[in-house]
Amino acid sequence: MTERGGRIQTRQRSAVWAALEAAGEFQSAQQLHARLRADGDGVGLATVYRTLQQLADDGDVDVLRTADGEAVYRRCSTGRHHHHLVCRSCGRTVELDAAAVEQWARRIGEEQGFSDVDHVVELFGTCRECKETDRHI
Amino acid sequence: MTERGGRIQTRQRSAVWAALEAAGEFQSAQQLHARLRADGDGVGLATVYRTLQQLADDGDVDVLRTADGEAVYRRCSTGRHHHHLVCRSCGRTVELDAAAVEQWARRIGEEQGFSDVDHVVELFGTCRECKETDRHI
DNA sequence: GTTTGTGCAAATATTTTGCACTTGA
DNA sequence: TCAAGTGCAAAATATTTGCACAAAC
Repeated sequence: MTERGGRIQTRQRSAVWAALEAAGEFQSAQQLHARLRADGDGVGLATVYRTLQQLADDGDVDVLRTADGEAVYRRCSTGRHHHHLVCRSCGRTVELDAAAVEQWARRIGEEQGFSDVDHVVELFGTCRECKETDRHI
Repeated sequence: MTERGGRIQTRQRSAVWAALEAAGEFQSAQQLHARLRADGDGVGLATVYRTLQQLADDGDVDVLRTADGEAVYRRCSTGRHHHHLVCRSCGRTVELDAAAVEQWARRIGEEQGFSDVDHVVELFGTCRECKETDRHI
């Protein structure tokens, strides 16, 4: 467990932290809130936002913005990460081995004189099933 | 794909395009709207948004998200779709030509049976200057 | 017991959209 | 002419905040 300042330990924070761990990948506050509610761990949306904000301030999570402006959070990973291909419609997720991209990112960063280069790569599309049924969310 | 034939030339679009050129750097829709109003070129906020969206669709401008979720636009220097390498400390941005990544993303999507595949690729690091001065923001 | 966190709802902020009215080709 | 564009305001989203209540230490 990481040291997280003088913060109080509450059921809600543990739940958010656990949900982030369970997800493993970038999740929006809304997604986490829904996930928690589905699991029976009721946590207010505002509390989810506040908790994520603190975690981000403390550097315990990565924060990103999706193309449509939603903030997504991920527990900082110690080891190497992988990427995902996510269906816009049903949320189905495929894990990707992206060795080629890892190499590309590192090389580009070095070429530009940047250090501690991290990268974010996410693919979004419509999976075959959703395309056929023309389903929308 | 790039469908510019269906677009009408209007005073408003010229004004937005000119404002982008005048700014030279990343500007939010709100900033551009204010700038246009200040210059006496009244353009509705919705029109600014719609115009920027089209320009982005056509690949004529870069779109980025600031840390607080605002979309900012800049006239592309190359006119091609590309990605960014952003310094965590000073925000300096380097445009990347990522043909390799584009291909990889498209191929992976097709392999998995996904259509309309879009992708998000952003690199973050610490640029040489910030590393040397150990600057923080 | 005091300090900090939580939930709810209302408030912000940004961006999108419906619709009647213009306008450019 | 007339499809395409525009402005306005209302709606949709995502996130923040004020405040009374509850919980952790």
